[in-house]
This record gives sequence, structure tokens and C-alpha cells, in this order.
Amino acid sequence: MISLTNLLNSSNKLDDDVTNKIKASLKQVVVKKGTVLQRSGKMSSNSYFVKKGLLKSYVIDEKGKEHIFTFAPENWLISDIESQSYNSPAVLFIEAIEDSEIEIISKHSLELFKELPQPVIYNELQRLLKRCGTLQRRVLMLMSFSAKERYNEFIKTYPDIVQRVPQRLIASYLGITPQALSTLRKKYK
Amino acid sequence: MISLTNLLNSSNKLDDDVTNKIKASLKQVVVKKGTVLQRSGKMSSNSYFVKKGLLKSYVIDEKGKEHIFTFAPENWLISDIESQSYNSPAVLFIEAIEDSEIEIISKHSLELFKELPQPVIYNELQRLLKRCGTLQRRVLMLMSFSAKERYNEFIKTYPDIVQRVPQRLIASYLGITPQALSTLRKKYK
DNA sequence: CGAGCGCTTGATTGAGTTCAAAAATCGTGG
DNA sequence: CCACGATTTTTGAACTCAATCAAGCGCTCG
Repeated sequence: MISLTNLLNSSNKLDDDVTNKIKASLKQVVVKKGTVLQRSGKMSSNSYFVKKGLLKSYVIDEKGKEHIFTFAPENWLISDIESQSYNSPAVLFIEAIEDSEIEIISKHSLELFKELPQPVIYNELQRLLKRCGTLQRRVLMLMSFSAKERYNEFIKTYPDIVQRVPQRLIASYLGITPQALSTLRKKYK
Repeated sequence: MISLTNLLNSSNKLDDDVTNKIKASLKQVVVKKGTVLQRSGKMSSNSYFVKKGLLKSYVIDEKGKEHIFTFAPENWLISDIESQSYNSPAVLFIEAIEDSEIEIISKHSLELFKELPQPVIYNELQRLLKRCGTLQRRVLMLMSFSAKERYNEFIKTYPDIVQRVPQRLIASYLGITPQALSTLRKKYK
């Protein structure tokens, strides 16, 4: 929801208390591929801004199967939105797919946003609206597209991610098995 | 995204220019069941706040099949979020399922939000975050739940809507056919 | 009271899953 | 830099859930 690059750089004319407090509340971490930043069940889950690398968020269903919710490459924000907005325990796991540099935005950091100046908040509103739009698209694709159509959409929308990520993860994002994806790809050549 | 009840009522201490301009830009309409308020393809799509009645939003796929994206009962807001945030033509149809009283929030009204005072905007941000959380939940359910589990979730989450809406619409929301839903229901009794 | 819409039921079909195993690719230590 | 083990991708067969097709029932409202 909130890209902190924005705050840290472009809004430097507003060097007020709040901005500084927020800056101070952020944690920078460097993590290795495979690091789990957040687990399902965690209270007051964080947001993670990807400065470098690639993260994924996912659920694990009762059969132990992983379902990828989102990927987050450079300059993307990733979080468990439902957990954040309803103050409920996290559902999503968040994990590094590549070695990554991450900015952690804690619950506490988010609360400080309440006092940010109007233009910054309005900006955040616009950004969140886009994120919401992407989710709408995702729901509609899951409902009205075949697996093949979803795959085509995916490579059109995220051409860079297709290269960086093993197929089984893409299959998981699309809501199909790796075997089914393999079959799709064969047919399409 | 933006509940105007909020604006019109609770924020009446802010009787400034902007609030009044926004109030003036809203249109109130009364529509009969079956009225299509918005069609796919429309540029600069509106938001619709339901004062009374029930709306649905949906896409129509290339086979002519309808897929319900959301229901909106009293006090809910419904819109094509993707169209709004990317200024692209609408994908969603929006239609009255019952005779309804609707407040139309045009693109123009939305733009006036840019000048609203910070607390109001911050409120909108919170509200949008919840909407986003609901969408996240929807995606995860579509991916990790069986049709039966999705149906159970639906009646738990929207007990009132189950009563007011024909089964074929619920089936469409769940992403299954009316026949499949009928079979589910039979097994579950 | 009849026509049409919506719900149910059954038979058939098909997309995608599951299970199993082979082929290809990756990554790490020697 | 190569080799070997581990992981990933592919392939195939059997199966499953839900879609499609088709028909009958029941309610509502005109």
C-alpha cells in the first residue's frame, strides 16, 4: 500500500517531525533466498518494500499445498492486507525467492501515517486504489479465464518475473499444478 | 471506495467549499430491478453508493457467460475499481437486482476529493484498505477452497444476501454453475 | 390459469488433478 | 571446472470435480 521510497525521497521538502519519525521507524534488512520474513498466525503483520530482489506471499491450505497470492519484484510493496486492515492474525506467509534488500514497515510505522500531510495521504490513496484494481483484475481472471488464458495474461503482465521464477511458482500463482502448466506450454509451441 | 454517507453526515463540521461542491456533484437516482446502471466499455466509470436495495457488478466473458464480481446491499459502495484507478474503459457491468435508491459518484466528484481535509482522506484510506482486504480474501478463497467450502464461507459472510438473491447469482459469484450449486446444497442436508 | 423463469436431476464430457517415473536442469563441493 | 545429488520439468495413465447438455418440475406473476 505504501511505497516508502516516495516518503524518503520525493517528499523531502516536508522535513517535519512526522516524516522523520516514520523514517526512523523503518528497518532495513538484507535476506538470503529462502528466508521467511513472515508466517501465518503472526499478529500485527508488517509490510515489506522490496528495494532489491524478489518476494512472494502465499497461503498454505489444509492439505499443505502452497498457493501464491502475489509476487513482489523491485519497488513493490507486499503485505497481508486483510490482516492489516482488520487487525487480525496474518494468513499469508512472506518469503524471499531471491537474495533481497527489504525495508520493513511495521504496524507502528503505519500508524504514524495518520499525521502525515494531506497531499502525501492523497497519494497513498491513489496508490492503494491501483493495488485494489490489480486485485479486481486477478479475481475476474480467476473466474472467467481458462488456465491457458490466465497464463498468457501473466506473461504479458509480468514478463520479467516469468524469467526469474521456477515454473512451479507460476503454476501456483495461476491456480493450477506444475504438470498442467507444463502441458499448456507444450501445446503453445 | 468512498462512502458518501460519511461526507454528507458525520463530517458536517467541515462545511467548507469542497464539501459543498462534492455534495452538489452527487446525483440521486431511483431505479427499478433490472436497470443496468453501467455497461462494460464506458469511459470514466462511476461509483454507486447503495442507499436502499441491492446491486451487482459482473463481467461477461467471450462465451456470453456472466460472472459476478460483487454484490452491494444497503450502505455499500460498488464500482469498477480497475477502470477508476487506471482511467481505462469499464470492464464491469453494474445492475440493480432489486428496486434501489442510488447515489452516483462521478469521476468528477472523485477528483474533488483531492482537496478534502486530511482527516477525511485518511478515513477514506482506511476504508479502501478494508475493501482491499476483502478482495485479498476473495482471491485466496478462489484459489485454495473447494466449491463447497466457498459456499459455506459465503453464507457465513453474507447471510442476508443468500436470502435475497436467486441461487444462480450465488453460483455465479462462487465461480460455479447453478447445477453444481444445486448438487452441493443437496449433499449438505 | 397458463407461460416463463428458476431449481433440480441425470447422463455425458472435458479440463485439470493425482500418482508415478523418466528426463532435464541446477547448485554445490571437491 | 567437473561431477554428483537434489530439485524441477516433462510425460503418461487413471481419475475427479465441475461443466455442459437435456429434460422435467414447481412456483410466480401477468
